[in-house]
Amino acid sequence: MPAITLPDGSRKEFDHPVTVAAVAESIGSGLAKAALAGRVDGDLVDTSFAIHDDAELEIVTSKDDAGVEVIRHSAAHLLAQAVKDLFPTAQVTIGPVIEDGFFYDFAYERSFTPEDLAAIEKRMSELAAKNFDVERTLMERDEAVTFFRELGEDYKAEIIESIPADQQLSLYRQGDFIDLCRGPHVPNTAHLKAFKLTKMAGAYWRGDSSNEMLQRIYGTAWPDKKSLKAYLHRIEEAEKRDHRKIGKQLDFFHFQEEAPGMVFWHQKGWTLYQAVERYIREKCEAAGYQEVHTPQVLDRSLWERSGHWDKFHDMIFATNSENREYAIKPMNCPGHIQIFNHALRSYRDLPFKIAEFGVVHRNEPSGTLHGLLRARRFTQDDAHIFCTEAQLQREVGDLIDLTFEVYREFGFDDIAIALSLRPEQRVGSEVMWDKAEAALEQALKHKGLDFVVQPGEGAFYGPKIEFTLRDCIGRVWQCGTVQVDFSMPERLGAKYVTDAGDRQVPVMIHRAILGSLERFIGILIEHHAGLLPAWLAPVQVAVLSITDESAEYVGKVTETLKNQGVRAESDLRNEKIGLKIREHTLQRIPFMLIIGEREVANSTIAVRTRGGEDLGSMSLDDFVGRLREVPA
RNA sequence: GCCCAUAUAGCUCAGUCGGUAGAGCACUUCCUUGGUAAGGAAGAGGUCACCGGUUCAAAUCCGGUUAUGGGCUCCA
Repeated sequence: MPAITLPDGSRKEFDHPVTVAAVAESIGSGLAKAALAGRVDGDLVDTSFAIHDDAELEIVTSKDDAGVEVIRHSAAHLLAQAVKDLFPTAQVTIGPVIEDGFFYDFAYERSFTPEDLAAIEKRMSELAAKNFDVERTLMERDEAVTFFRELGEDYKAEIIESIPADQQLSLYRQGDFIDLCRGPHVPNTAHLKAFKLTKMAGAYWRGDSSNEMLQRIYGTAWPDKKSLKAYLHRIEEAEKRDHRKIGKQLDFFHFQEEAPGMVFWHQKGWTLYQAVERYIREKCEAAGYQEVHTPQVLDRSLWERSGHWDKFHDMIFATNSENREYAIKPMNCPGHIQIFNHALRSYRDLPFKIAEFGVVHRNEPSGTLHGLLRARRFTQDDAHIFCTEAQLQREVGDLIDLTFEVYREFGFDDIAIALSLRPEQRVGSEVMWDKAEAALEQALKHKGLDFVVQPGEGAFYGPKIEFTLRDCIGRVWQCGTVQVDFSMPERLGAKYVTDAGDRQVPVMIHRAILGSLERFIGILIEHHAGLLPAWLAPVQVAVLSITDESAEYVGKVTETLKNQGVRAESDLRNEKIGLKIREHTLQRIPFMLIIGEREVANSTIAVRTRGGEDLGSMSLDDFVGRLREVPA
């Protein structure tokens, strides 16, 4: 006879097994209506789940994140039901919940069109309105395989075959649609009233590019129409921050067909680029790096020795001249090892730190290019630290600190960390890998940082810590990385003399903080929606004349600012002040100095920010002082 | 690389049934000298991404290529 303990600590006793729905009903009819699922001793179950023994129970509604997920999962089933209804020969595969929504993959003889998508969405609404009960049944595995084979659902059958034979499977039925699913699901399709199909795309069966391509339909689902609308609005706003759009509006850069994936930086974008570069250069100097610059084109044999040619020749831009084969460098490390090797190094020289703004070219697959965020030519703020094993831990720790400091100063605090371990295709002994992985893991733990472990995701020569930032619509991009490498120094003959006088191979740390300057700038633009902090803004100050009378003074003010290192430009056009303010505001220029008769007479300036704030009149010196105070 | 979509003026976009292209902004010239987010008028501007096909006739229909967008796979 179960006694049910509710989240508020109250207990309800029943003299018979009781379903989640019945408990909800016993509390109140409002709750019964809102109930989407239950959490019994921590496990998520359907509202039809019968409780036989004493248990803790929480009624899950749409106020609970888990409840929203249940809605999304059921919406995926509704999508599959609609597709089967309209296209009976389509086969269902999988349909999981993702952030803000769901998708479902189908196999069908032709591609779905945007018109199909609209028709499917309409049918989903019609089906949901029939208020089907969603019913759960159990089936033995082998029985389920036969069942789905008979339905002609070969993909589903294949999935079930990969589940252990002794396992019982749950199936969910709504109307005449039935699907394999762990659940839980909403008790009735009436709960599905705010969804929208958002896009369709190809996706490989089981995520393997050697398999056939299925058709994935993406959708979003919410507890109510208002949340759906808010979500769609949020996406729309986020798209306005797209760095490609802002880059065009603010005249930062462009791309063109003759150089896919390679940026044409315009003057303003390049000014931003240089500000970022200057910042990193100062950080590196302070941290004891020597800055170097290595050749763009190097003989192919060097890449063969480093192991890059073998693994990445498809992606390396190659060129030949006078019967020699060259590679346009896809990485900087072999070059840096040449510098290390160019003298006999002592243990006293370690840690030996070399940094380079290394321009690399990688022939990334055409379908992966994405503005500044995934380019074929990009600049790494690359560095290599040659050190002893004993120095490793400390160097990695310092790098983690430096990376966080840099991100913070650029305005980022939402950073995810991953630790990627040995991949299948790799070089180096198991002992090396054990040491390298342990070094990174211990450094992270020592700093008390949360991280996810990604087995098999490391580089071919070593494990890595990856720092990732999110773009404006939630896509995640890797920026910084710290990699420990016990093998490349050996492959390329790096050695140092120990205190005992013998030769030893150093450990090499590969690291980049921003990763790619291009990518980082793209994220920076999106993060700030183009409203770059003054220290990064390509134009920091616009000096505006009200009439021609003030032109001379405007010129003087602008010159004075420039002489003090402020990026200032004047606007002497014969236009109304309102128009000039509008245009410079749209150009996201942090400060506008407005100069008319009064300012000329008093030798002052009137300051307005791009946010529309009027800072009033002040002397130019006061203004420059304020500008310098703006935190980095 | 794979699936789907898209490509028209510097930018943002219309363009019906196949009949030699249109708007707003920007640009040029003129008027206007105006105090905190768009003053007015006139003018100029396009081999409709590229290559080929169908047709009396193609921005429009068909095929291919390239690039871009959204995903998938990949990312030293």
